[in-house]
Amino acid sequence: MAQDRPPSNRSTTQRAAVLRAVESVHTHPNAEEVYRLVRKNMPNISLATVYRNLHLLADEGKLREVQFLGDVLRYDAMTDPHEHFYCRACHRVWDLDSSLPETVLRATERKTHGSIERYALDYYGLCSHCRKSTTSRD
Amino acid sequence: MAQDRPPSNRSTTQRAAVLRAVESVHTHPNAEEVYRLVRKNMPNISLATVYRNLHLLADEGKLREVQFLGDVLRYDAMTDPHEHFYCRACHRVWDLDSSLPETVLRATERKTHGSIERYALDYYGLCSHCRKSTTSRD
DNA sequence: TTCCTTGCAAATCGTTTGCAAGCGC
DNA sequence: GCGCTTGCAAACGATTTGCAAGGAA
Repeated sequence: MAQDRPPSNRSTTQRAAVLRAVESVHTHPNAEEVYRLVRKNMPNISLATVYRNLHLLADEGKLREVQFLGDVLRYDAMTDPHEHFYCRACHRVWDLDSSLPETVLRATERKTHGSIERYALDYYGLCSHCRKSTTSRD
Repeated sequence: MAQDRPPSNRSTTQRAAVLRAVESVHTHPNAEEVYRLVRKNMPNISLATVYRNLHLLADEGKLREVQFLGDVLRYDAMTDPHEHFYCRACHRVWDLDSSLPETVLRATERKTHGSIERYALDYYGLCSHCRKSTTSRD
């Protein structure tokens, strides 16, 4: 049976620019925001190219896809395990250190009889800034 | 200044049917699946009504919205805090007991200076069934 | 009677895809 | 030169919206 090799990803200026754009901010940008960032230096790049490269870079493990309730996919250049706080008012995201003990992961793996490849631990609430300036019902 | 009261939600047969549909399954259905379920007994309900009532019931706290990476919003009738295992191959979801100690929640709250209203702890991997029948690269 | 709710259809949003031309290796 | 990659525009799937008629309180 034929060994179908995966396509070897070439390095293009667009791909590098997309990666650099995500790495340059700590806002966990979505595709549209990455598009805006990249266009500053590369005005002809298309949105489709941004989408394609974001997926590809995530597959390669150079970026991490994250998503919060009711929001679109966002991208994170911090690929080491960590957690997030998402403000439901301003939609900003804060990175938090990993707090989930390895023992909890293993226990869950035993309970599910599945293999855990990654996890997402997302906290939702109001950030300190929005807590002051927003009514609690948003 | 005028106190604008929120609309008082009326009870309609459609709304009750949507809630019952989600409660009747443990598959964490999305809007389309709820629509299919409800139409069995109520063939004229519209998809828009299903969407509107799912949101409304979630606002009321009678349903919980959940979402996994690359998937659409789903609904869960289990509103008590618990966690999920999501199989990336068959997209089935398993409920897991809450494993996050209260102490971790409080510590995070202190770190973020925000108020944590809820959290989502989602594990991703292959379930025991898909682990056997699927190649690891999916 | 009030005004929330529905069904329908159209609109919108985020994302993906087909295709011909371009470019990395 | 081969074949991955791009820009463009069209297509797509999921969800939301405007509106007039219907129904709960």
